[in-house]
Amino acid sequence: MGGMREPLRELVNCGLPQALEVMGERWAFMILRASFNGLHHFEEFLSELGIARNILSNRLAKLVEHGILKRDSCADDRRKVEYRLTEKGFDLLPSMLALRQWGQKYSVECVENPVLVDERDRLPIGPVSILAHDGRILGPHDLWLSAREQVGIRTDGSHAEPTETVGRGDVVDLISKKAAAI
Amino acid sequence: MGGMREPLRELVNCGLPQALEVMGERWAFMILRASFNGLHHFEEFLSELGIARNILSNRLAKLVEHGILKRDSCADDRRKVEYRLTEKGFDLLPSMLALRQWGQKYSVECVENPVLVDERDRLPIGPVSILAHDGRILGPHDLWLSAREQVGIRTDGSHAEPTETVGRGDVVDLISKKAAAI
DNA sequence: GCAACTGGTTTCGAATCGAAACTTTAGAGG
DNA sequence: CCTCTAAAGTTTCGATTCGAAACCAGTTGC
Repeated sequence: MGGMREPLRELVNCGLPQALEVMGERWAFMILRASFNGLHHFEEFLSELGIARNILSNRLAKLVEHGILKRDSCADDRRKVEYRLTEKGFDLLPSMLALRQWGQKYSVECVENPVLVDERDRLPIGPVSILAHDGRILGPHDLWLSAREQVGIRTDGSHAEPTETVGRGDVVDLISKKAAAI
Repeated sequence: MGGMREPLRELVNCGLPQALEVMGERWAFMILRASFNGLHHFEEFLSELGIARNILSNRLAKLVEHGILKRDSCADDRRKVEYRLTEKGFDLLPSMLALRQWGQKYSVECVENPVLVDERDRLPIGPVSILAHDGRILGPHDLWLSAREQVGIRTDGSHAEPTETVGRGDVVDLISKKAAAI
């Protein structure tokens, strides 16, 4: 498909910057992880992560503001405040795990214990993956950018692009070529 | 199984902080995304993202240092430098997409055009997912933390824990209970 | 009433970010 | 060879953010 590559500056207009606005800040993912691990209180986060008091306060407020955590005073002891994940917060689990797995894969010491397993058979989970609509696992070379109105249509008349998709380095160019359709 | 929750400060000793050391910095993911989209040169990144010159220089150096990008002088024009994703860099695609999809899901305006599709049938890809070893898609409630040496063993004699796993809020506690096994 | 606990705010020095100017190396043209 | 320009950085300096420590304010338990 014609490779003009033109503007493509609308790149900035996708979900990534939105996500990074909150989760791109220092400590955001660590706090999220602590939440996933069952921490709910200010002082717990404080002692668990080595974060500064004011920064933690700031980050928790921002996470609440963005609807990732919700803040409730404990009924029984109104000194205490509970921070809990919302649905939106839970939806960050794949992002968090993908990042974690990547970090694990490429760090020498990192034995991972305890191991995150499937609750059903207690076997370790697999890698977080990009899936096709039908569940096939997709790699970088299986991806294509398609104009919104041409979704589902294979527009290759002249020669088959897919065979162009050889070697990982090409993937990016294939993607970017199609991106000119913005 | 007992839920002592004790130290668990070894949380910090997993892949996440490792990953965040590089990718937690401002702009890191945006640069990565630009790379995935086929940008290779300093001035391209510079004009595409709205990043400052010195910061871009700094970030690229750090990404190279961490083996996410590799830096090569162009043979034909030795003024030019090429930044290209390494294998390690490509392995960040699931993280990046997961983040992007999350941002998209929770932002009002974000129509996503062009759409990332499966190259085979040109249908939009599904959500980046946590998979079991056999490919089943796992949600937060399907996860369990198991001591390394007990992987594959269901240690529930008395009563079935899985039924405890009701409602999302409980997941985190289940996880953290098991985390005491560190 | 008073000490202790929880969850903050304030303050202030250190590190980081970002815009703009400056530097360096390499090709292009004459 | 000499100049002009492009590419990729560096430097500089003001503005922002981070982080440690001190301070503050409601609760609760005694």
